Amino acid sequence: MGAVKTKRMPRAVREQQMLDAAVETFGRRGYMAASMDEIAELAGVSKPLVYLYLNSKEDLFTACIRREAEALVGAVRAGVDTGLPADRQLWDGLLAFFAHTGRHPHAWSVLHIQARTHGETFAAEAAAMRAEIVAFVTQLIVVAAREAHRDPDLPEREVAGLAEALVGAAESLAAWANTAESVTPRQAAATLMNFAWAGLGNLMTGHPWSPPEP
Amino acid sequence: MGAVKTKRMPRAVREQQMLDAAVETFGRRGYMAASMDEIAELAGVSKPLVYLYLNSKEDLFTACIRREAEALVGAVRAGVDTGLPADRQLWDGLLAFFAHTGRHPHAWSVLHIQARTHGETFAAEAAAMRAEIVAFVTQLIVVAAREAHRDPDLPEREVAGLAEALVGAAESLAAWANTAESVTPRQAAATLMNFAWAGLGNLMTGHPWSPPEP
Amino acid sequence: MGAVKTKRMPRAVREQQMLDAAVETFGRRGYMAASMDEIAELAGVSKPLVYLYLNSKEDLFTACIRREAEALVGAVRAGVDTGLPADRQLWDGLLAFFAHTGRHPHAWSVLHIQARTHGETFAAEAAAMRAEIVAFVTQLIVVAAREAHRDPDLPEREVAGLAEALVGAAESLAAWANTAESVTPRQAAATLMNFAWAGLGNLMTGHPWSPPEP
Amino acid sequence: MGAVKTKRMPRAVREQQMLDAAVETFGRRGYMAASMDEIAELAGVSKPLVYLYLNSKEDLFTACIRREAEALVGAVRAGVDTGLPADRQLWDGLLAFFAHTGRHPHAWSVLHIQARTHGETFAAEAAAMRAEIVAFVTQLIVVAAREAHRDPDLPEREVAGLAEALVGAAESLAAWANTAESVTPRQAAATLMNFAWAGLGNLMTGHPWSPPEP
DNA sequence: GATGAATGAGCGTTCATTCAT
DNA sequence: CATGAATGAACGCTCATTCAT
Repeated sequence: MGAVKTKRMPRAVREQQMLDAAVETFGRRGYMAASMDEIAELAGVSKPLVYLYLNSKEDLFTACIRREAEALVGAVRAGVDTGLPADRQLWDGLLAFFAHTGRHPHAWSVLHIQARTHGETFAAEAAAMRAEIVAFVTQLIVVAAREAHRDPDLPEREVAGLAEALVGAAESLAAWANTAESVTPRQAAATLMNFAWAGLGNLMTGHPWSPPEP
Repeated sequence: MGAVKTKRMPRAVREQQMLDAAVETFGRRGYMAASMDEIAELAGVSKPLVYLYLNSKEDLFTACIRREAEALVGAVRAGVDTGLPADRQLWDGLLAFFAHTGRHPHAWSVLHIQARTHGETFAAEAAAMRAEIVAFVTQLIVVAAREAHRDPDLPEREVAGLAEALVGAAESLAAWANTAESVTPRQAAATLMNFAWAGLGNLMTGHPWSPPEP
Repeated sequence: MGAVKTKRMPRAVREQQMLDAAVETFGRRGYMAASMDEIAELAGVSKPLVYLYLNSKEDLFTACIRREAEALVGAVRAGVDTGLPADRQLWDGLLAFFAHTGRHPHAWSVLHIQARTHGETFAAEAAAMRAEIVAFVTQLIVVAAREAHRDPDLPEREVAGLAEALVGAAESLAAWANTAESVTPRQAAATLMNFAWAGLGNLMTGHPWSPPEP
Repeated sequence: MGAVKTKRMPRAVREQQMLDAAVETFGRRGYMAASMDEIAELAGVSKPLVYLYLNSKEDLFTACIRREAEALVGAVRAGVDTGLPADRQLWDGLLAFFAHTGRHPHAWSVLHIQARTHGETFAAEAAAMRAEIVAFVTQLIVVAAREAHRDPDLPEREVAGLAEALVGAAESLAAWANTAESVTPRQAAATLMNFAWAGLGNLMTGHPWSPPEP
């Protein structure tokens, strides 16, 4: 198992191998249960080399978070054409999101679960990425409301809660799609669009659901 | 902090004190970082007693998950009157859910985060509870569709995905509400109902959002 | 080798065994080269027990320094009768000093060498003990000068340097006596008294040696 | 700090740079805590080169001890004119000794502390140098006794102990002078001459201090 | 001649777990 | 019933040392 034991590779290559192994191990076992020994072995190198290049378990984990956060945001960005209408942008973004998280389940576990449960430093690193995505969704909601000629704009806190719920639902569906094997990114994205967009549509035409009196 | 150090309590009581301490510690530190020493001290008993009653760290953690899962499901069930319309049931259930998770953040952390990241055994335990909630929501969606005279029924997989997304959004909002301090359970529930129910409403009247051709 | 492996001893006893083993190991190998493994084995216990009782290598070393410093100062104090003349007090003190350092060479190594070369914290601990001894000698010199009717008192810095030299010579002779096996404490003390006291005597009668012009 | 990184220097020069760096590092950190990495970096060369030229950490340390021992003995020898009277020779030797150790504190630490606390091999290396100095002092004492017409000669063991004490006092004062910043080599040497020579003077004129009966 | 790449071995420390009382 | 005493196993990390180029 693990990478083929090739000797004398340039530093940059070895570093990527180590990050690959670390992401897999952190994702599979969790931050604390992952041992540097296992990561080194999976990377096909000795432990001291991991320390020489990545400094410490914390630094290694941070490097994983950063690399995978950039990869995920990059994948979503690459999937979206900002010239298209808001609903199409959301659809494309979701598709890219589910495709990427489906292809890199360990990376998604690192970002979604591990990073958020082992110290503020890591959480902040992952939160920065999530904030980018929430901001993207928030802006889509505002634009969509205008496209639907809703006037005046939705209150800010309302929009924040909606974006939070939408992203939360997406994150949850990503886990679901990773588990239930026959769910494709398309299906996951379609489910979420139906769930969310139509609801937002009703909101925008002024027919929100009203809670009963307490 | 910690139980008052009283001697000679009946076993059942002592066990609950230990579980209280364990839930708080597991929730605060995470499964791996929580030490049996800390739990025993917080419970006000000696470490061997913890082992005598709860066997091992794994068993102790399992007991925590079971107890808190039952408590959460019980709280939601107690908040819902199955004689009322589906939307009212969902509203009441969400209210109870957000209230309970808000009052017991460590327990929620154990169920939502810790249980799902430290081995299949624990994850299955928590998944059983989640399945109950998803089943409840699934059935509400089916009932609501019928109440709205939608015909024919939504495809099963569609409903499953929708329930999954709704529960996922709720879980995400629970964390959000626990963090952003000024969010009350009512506000969280209202946001989610607006987001979800109105969307479902559109779906049910036959106006789903259509994905573009690939 | 090492202590007989006796099980279940009271904590206080085990702690002393550990300190015994630690002093011997630190003295023999030096602070850095001494391994906690070796200390634990020599003490006849497992390594975790050493940590449970003594906390860390640094704390263990500090405990060694403190115990042995007190033992040495106590031995010198017990050997001296402050009612006797100054030269007799010095003689008795030296005798006690050489006897104690001769009987506990590892302890002497810890105090004289190891403590002073591995960080300010340890050095300060040992310096406090040395300061007690230097103060004792300083006061003896002053008293002796008065007993010899020297008038006026020797300048303070002069006395400080003399006490420093005397103590330094004693420390050096302790090592010498530990190495050259046939040297008894009496012989070492006599050599030093001849060397020092007679020199001080000359000083006090006003015949110091004069350095040549530069 | 460290040598300027110049390429293609003759081996002898490179070696001296390495030894300079090693002496400083060993003196500053101690033998065990000094790392070959730090030494190589301070010397401005790569680690394998250090091994190529100096073989191992032990050999490197031995080379340091040898070089600095020779330098110290050389400095003392150069300061003394063997044609002068014994007291003048001692004075000049002490002056040279304190001046050299003051100018090279790391070297002095290597010889006086590090070499004596990390294995018999190193200790023997430093002991050889110390023996030279003790021999020099021993002979001075014998000569001085004759110059003072003392008859018969002092017993050999007596002289050995006196020389040992004198050298020990000097070593101790060297450390003291390195620490207390305002002490010049002249002051240190004067203190020691007053302390020792006058005492020896009394001894030689037949007025030694007598220990009390046991 | 000189170095970037790599490692075996070991250290300080911690933790879940178990006896003996 | 309850606990003070004790440990096997593992973990994060570092270091002296050596290849392959």
